[in-house]
Amino acid sequence: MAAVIGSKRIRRTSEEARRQILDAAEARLTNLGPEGLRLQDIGRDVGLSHSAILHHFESRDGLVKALSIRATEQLRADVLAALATPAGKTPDATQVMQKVFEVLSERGYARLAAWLTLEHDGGNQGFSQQMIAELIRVIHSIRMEHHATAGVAPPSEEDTSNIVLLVATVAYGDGIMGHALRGAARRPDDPVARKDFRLWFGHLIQAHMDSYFPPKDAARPKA
Amino acid sequence: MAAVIGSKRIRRTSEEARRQILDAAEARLTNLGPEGLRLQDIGRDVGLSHSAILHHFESRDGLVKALSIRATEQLRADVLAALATPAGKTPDATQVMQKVFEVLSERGYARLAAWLTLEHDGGNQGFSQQMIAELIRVIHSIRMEHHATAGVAPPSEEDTSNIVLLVATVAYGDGIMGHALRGAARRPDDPVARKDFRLWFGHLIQAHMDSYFPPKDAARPKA
DNA sequence: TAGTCGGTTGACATAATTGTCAATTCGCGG
DNA sequence: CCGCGAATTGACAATTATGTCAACCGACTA
Repeated sequence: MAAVIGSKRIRRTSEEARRQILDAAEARLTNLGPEGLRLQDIGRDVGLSHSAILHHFESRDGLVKALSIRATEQLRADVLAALATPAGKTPDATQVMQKVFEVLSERGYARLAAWLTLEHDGGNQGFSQQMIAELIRVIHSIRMEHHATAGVAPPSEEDTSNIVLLVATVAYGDGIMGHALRGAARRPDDPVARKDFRLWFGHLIQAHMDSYFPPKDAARPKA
Repeated sequence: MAAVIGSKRIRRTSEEARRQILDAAEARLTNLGPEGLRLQDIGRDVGLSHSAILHHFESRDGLVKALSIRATEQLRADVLAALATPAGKTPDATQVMQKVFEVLSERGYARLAAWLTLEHDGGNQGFSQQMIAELIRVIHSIRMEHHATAGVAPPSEEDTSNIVLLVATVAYGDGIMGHALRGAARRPDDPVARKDFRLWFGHLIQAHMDSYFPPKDAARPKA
């Protein structure tokens, strides 16, 4: 929402221009939805005419595609960072999930992804095809290792898959409808409340992973 | 997608016309997103000119509002039906949640609600303000009763609130992004698979409710 | 059968948005 | 200092959406 008024023509490098435009577009998209993605408005935000945007991205669709690609890569990078082991130590599955959740839900990625996949038609692709699969693999290997060291039973791949799917689903659902839902439940919607919910959910997942004893009863949050 | 071509003017009652228009609009909205909500297209679907739609709904926004209201009421009716006790017997909390999930996620309500709340601006209202609150109350009372009869500890209201919120979030997330996510996870997306996931999730919630022992680590199983 | 109420229509007005293009001007290298 | 490439722009074209309006006509009633 920053507009330069007084000065003359500001000349940027192609990269800079593209970056600024994408930033503004992303902000508008996450705040206002696809209706807010108008070339003139974006241009005003960064102090450019809509023609300049067309110059840099060919077409409006080109802009959307570029936005989609960049968001995917950023998300991927953030998730990979979350997966990075602190120091050769095997990460905690729950913490990884927490981080993924946070990245997805908190920074508008959820809304962004939702808009993009749905504007671009439901027959989407890209965005995170292999990321989810990768995530499942990593988490599963962590669980298997935990199974070996601790006394937990070996989880099925399907179970791990379900967990990852659930976390992603909740992250998206929360990112998209969280605000409205909390309002409907008459609960606060500040960052603290959101974090509390995230933690509560994390414990739920944690408990499920810890209590994975196929033979005996499966519910005992011993800690 | 049905269009009448040959015949003359078809004259409907006001109600009929409204109903048909809303049906077509709903279909377009859930299938194509807000971009697909154009008066001409909707008109073509039901064999009316776009002027007729404006006649019945004042404006495009009036149509959207009416659509929102009708969807809310239908959703509410379905959820209330799910809450109805089979025969004076106290319903099972998990089953209720399952049903709510199914209603929300399966029939396009999720997408519909998402589009509506987001097109209408995030400062939404309506849609289910009191429904969620009501749901929380009902589920909580069920849990309290269960606590009295069985040996489960009394759950905190916050815990119940979180559960309901989680179920709603998953239902919305699944309805909106479920297809894409399952694709990304390389899992099938047929009704059976969706039901399996729903059941798995139901067990997770069930386990949480059953394993609710406050003396040790009640609402907060430690951090 | 005539008359009226209101659902229905087509032509038109209006506004907004993407896209095109020639011209402008900034910044850099020769 | 000049010239050139490239970013930037403003005017214009083309498309498309919502909304207005007068007229049309189908069904029901007196």
